Amino acid sequence: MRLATWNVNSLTARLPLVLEWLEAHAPDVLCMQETKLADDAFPAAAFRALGYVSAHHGDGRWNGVAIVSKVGLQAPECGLASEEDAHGCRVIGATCGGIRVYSVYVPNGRSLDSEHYAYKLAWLARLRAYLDERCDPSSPVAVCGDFNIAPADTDVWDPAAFEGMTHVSEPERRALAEILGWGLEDVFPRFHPDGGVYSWWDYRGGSFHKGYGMRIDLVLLTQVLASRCRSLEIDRDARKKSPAGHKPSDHTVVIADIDWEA
DNA sequence: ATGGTGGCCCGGCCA
Repeated sequence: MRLATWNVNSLTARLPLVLEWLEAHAPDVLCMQETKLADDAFPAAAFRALGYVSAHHGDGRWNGVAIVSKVGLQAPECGLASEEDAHGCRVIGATCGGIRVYSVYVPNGRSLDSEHYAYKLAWLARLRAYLDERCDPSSPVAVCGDFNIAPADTDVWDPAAFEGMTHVSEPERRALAEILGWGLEDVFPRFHPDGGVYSWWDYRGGSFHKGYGMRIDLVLLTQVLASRCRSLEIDRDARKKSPAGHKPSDHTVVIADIDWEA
């Protein structure tokens, strides 16, 4: 099972690059965030042409999450079973090849004194409560997406530059730890214990070329999957303009290879 | 230097 996650920053703008990447890397499942599409505008046919079935949850110009799969897609579920989350279009779940997969787009938070930051923390608490109520940590579950949290200082190019900022604050890291405490593992450190590998770089100021990035796109697995995970790679090349000239998202793709027969 | 870049969709918001 090859499982990938990518914040595409508009699927309309990114579709050629996403399709090109899918053909080259052939994941079984790709989770996407920030499609910025309404459901009826989701390009399901373009994915179907490559052998992928899809599920999308979006209502227009903000947010929007999707899962595409070539190992089946059952019991799609939008939101965290509450009106507020359904409106935000930040979660979609589906069973693909026997794994319950969630594609999540955690709120950004903007700044520590913002009401959006309080919303981010509350949203993360609801995600934990959802897992408690609706999922079994002894079963195969993968929660993938843009968490807008760098789990450790080694996940940030310069921790000093982020003092007092979102993405690295203790309350956010505690909220993520609560989610992991349910029974999920961020499998990245198994393969890259020293960190220094990032999934997002600001578009501004040449951040990508300077190495000014953060690892905020995560693959979280329950133990039955984490123990079978054979690699976790971040495809830095997908953050570059493609040979065909397609422009990149500000995030790149995270890929997990798991010994799991769909 | 209160900028910078990119996407939404066309003036300002959001990341």
